[in-house]
Amino acid sequence: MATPGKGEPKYLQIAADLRASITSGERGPGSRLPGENDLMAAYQVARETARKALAQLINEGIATPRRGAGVYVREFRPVIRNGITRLSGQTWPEGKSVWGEEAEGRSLEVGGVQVSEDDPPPRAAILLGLGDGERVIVRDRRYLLDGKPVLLARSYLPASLVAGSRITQADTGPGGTYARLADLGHAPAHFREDLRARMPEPGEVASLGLAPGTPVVEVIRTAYTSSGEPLEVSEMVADASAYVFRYDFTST
Amino acid sequence: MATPGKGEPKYLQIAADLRASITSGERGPGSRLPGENDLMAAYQVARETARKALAQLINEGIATPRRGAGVYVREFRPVIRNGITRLSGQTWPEGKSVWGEEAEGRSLEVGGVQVSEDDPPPRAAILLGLGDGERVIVRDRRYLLDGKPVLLARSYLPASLVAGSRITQADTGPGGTYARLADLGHAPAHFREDLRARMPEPGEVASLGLAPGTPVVEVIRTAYTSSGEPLEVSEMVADASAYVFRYDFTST
DNA sequence: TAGTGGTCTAGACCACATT
DNA sequence: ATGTGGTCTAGACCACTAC
Repeated sequence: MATPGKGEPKYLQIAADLRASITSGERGPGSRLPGENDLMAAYQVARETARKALAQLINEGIATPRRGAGVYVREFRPVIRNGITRLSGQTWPEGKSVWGEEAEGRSLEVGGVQVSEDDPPPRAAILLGLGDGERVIVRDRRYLLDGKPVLLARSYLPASLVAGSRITQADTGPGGTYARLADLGHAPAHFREDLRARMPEPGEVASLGLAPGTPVVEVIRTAYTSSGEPLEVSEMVADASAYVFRYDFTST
Repeated sequence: MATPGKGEPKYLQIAADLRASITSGERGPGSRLPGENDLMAAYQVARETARKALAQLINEGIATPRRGAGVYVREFRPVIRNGITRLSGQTWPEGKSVWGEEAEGRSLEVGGVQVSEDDPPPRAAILLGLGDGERVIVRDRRYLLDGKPVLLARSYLPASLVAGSRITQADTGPGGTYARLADLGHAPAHFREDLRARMPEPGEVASLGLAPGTPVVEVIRTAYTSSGEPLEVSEMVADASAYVFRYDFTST
């Protein structure tokens, strides 16, 4: 059960042993890994060295610690967020699933909608082409997967465009914000989504309840009219262990 | 310069102080953080505690250690990978940049192309709809940004479809693999990309030269003919600190 | 050479969940 | 009540780089 080892640090060798037992399927999702005391005895190392081995797997995101209980193998059962059919209503050939069971029998719902008017942050002001003193309507919301928050979203819309409309209320009615924009004569026609992955800030760890070793995906979506006028900037931060982002497109 | 602190662990308080000095702009990208000895003296803590504070920032991906030199603030200057215009040749309104300077004056080139024939791995076999014993052409390549690898790509194509064509050679000629597929009467028409972010495996850390605290983005692209026949599965692993993924689409 | 981060040890106390 | 992981200390030796 032990790896001979050469110049490799002990804690990485121990981590490699444990990782191999996971990827080989010997230890399945949800199973418990040997604890600090077990590793100290099995490998004849100090407590801190055993801890570093477990910390390595935790930081890789393949294991997660439970206080007073042990360290456990994580699983990955993502929700698929579809970038285009969700927005256009277009259907697409059903793909085979390579991501496991997906959201079968799980609930994904929106909560905590809050609306306010404010000065735009610099990034939103740039994308919306707003000048000094122009204000925005800010719409906050969270997506909950089985009650646990998995995505935080904040949208900015020029106040001059949507003031007095239902977009300034929590419930935007059937079709949501984009339908209301269309009602106002500003139908969204083009969308751009920029995706970036990074490790979370401590505030995001708290608000998303992220396990150690879990990155976030930052999505910045901009909606434009057919003439290229920016209508809305939406900034999302998603728990990367909960989402797969899907984009379908057709070559012209 | 010290935070009073309550129930918060010391090392997180120290990390928070340093993080604040970074996000406030007081310490810019490339600047050096206080070393272990500095922190021990400034906060009256043991060496391991000072180390954990720095390790925290390193694992968050906002700082990176240089042996024998110190710990330095990282910067983020990504390449933008455009999901649709790259494939369709379609142009799009130029967006304002919110990602910093982007790839100005930097080179992004392909290297290390390798082609072989093999049995498909399970995931590719499922997506390509291949039965037992059917083989695939495997095309490996790497993308180098200023000489440093930032993306690893591996494509699978049914051997029965492309055997004998230029797709089995390293240089596929003008227009690349998709142009050759069209030549063969199998023009790609639909594409699907699934993106997922996760922490890298140790092998990926080595082959991409990833700094600690850097996630990877895993992209699985499937190309289909207009009749829905799968042509190619491409699996990519990208350095998340080097890429922004961009998707443009038009509502119908 | 001096200073840096990287690894490791041997102890300790704590808060927590019940493997 | 026992064992778990979480934090912290005070030392040590090493490999690496040049602040």
